[in-house]
Amino acid sequence: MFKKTAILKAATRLFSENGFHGASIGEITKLTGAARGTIFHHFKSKEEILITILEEVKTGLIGAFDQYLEENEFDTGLDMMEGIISFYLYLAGQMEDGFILLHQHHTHKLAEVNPECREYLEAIYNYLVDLFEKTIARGQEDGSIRRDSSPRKLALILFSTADGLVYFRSYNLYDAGALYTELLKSCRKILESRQPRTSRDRRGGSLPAHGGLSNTES
Amino acid sequence: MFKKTAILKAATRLFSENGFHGASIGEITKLTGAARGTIFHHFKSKEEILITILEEVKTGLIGAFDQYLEENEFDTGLDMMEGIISFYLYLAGQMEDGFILLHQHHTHKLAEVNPECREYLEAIYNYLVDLFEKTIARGQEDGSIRRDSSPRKLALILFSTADGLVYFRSYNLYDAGALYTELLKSCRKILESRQPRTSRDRRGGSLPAHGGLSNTES
DNA sequence: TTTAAAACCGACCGTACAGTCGGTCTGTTT
DNA sequence: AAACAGACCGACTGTACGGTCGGTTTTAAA
Repeated sequence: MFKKTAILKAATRLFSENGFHGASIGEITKLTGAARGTIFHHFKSKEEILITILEEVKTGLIGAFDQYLEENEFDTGLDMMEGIISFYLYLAGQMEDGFILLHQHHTHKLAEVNPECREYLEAIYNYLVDLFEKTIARGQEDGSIRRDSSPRKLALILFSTADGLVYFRSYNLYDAGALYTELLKSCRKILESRQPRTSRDRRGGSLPAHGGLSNTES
Repeated sequence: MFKKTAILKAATRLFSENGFHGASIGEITKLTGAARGTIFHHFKSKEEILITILEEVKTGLIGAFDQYLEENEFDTGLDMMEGIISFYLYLAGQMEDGFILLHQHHTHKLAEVNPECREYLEAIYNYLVDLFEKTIARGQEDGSIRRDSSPRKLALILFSTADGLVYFRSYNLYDAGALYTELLKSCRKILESRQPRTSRDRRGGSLPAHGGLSNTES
């Protein structure tokens, strides 16, 4: 049973690094010391390894968010939205391999034919978009977020915006880390209803406890 | 020579649909009617097919942008930025397979070891980000874009934002087409320096000539 | 009409791959 | 101590893959 976790760990790295087809069972044996037989003892196929990883990513991501939301309170919907996006970017750094896997073309292709895969992907995306949407709705009620767009659309725009930066990071395009504060600023601009208060005014310059992306700007 | 273009066309679709490793030479022969020998007569390896496609995408994308910029004039940097983003989303729809390829993990991995691949990717990204940056700088000069962020950072944020939506579209996540106008609105919010004029005020509600994403909302 | 280059063909080759299977070893239950 | 279960092993199998090569057909220049 010890080897099983090692296999999952190695497969996560290899799949995210070389893609599903680009990674081989042979590499997993080398990385884990487990024999081929062991791998197919624990998982009935290469595909099942991927599915298991996706399930782990799902529970990990949703679990992390649930905990974050339990431990934090927010004055306004806008503040909460900023916290959530910030935490999303932080998580993307913490679970980098998982996020790359989530974003890989093959994963989305597989979801079209594999119900389990689709279930996990949908669970993740729906959880996030719903959370974004609810938070925006709250912000629209308390007046911190503009009301001239539907919460759903704003949620999708913000989600795709945040995800865009995650892609940048995954592919080491430019210095995505240095864009962290700029992205939060932009999200505020997108949402803000009235005369913007600067972030310095609002919260005395303190950053969120988790620190956002790992390599933030000075 | 007729078969060569057929091979490129088929490979573009197969690579973008199944990934580089997921697509096989055998499938290309089936789709094109060309024999294996023919394929390797025109391209020395499977990888060279991909490289050639990337070169085509590069020249196609840059050529399309050059033409668009020649044929259009803009009152302000902000207007121009909106036009460019709009055209970028339009192109992403027109050259969907090419964009998917551009975004695929394997392509970025290959760029790390293959100089030609790196060259084409860099040419594309640098062209776009530079264009974004110059346009924003112009907008900051003419006062249409806020000056409290560097053009470079704003360019990267906008680029990753637009790309985020392109990913959404590629993976058929939600209805990305319906987000087209919302995205342009958001980009304006990110950039705008002063009291926003609504897009209806600005240009009488006329959409750009190319029509943006194919399935825009009503 | 000869000649040559280039487009095209498909049988063939070596290999790397996912998955199998008969078996050993270890810990637990009875 | 017998019986069982499950973790673990690695040689083996079939095959699908990228790439080769000797050859034929097409094109077009000389």
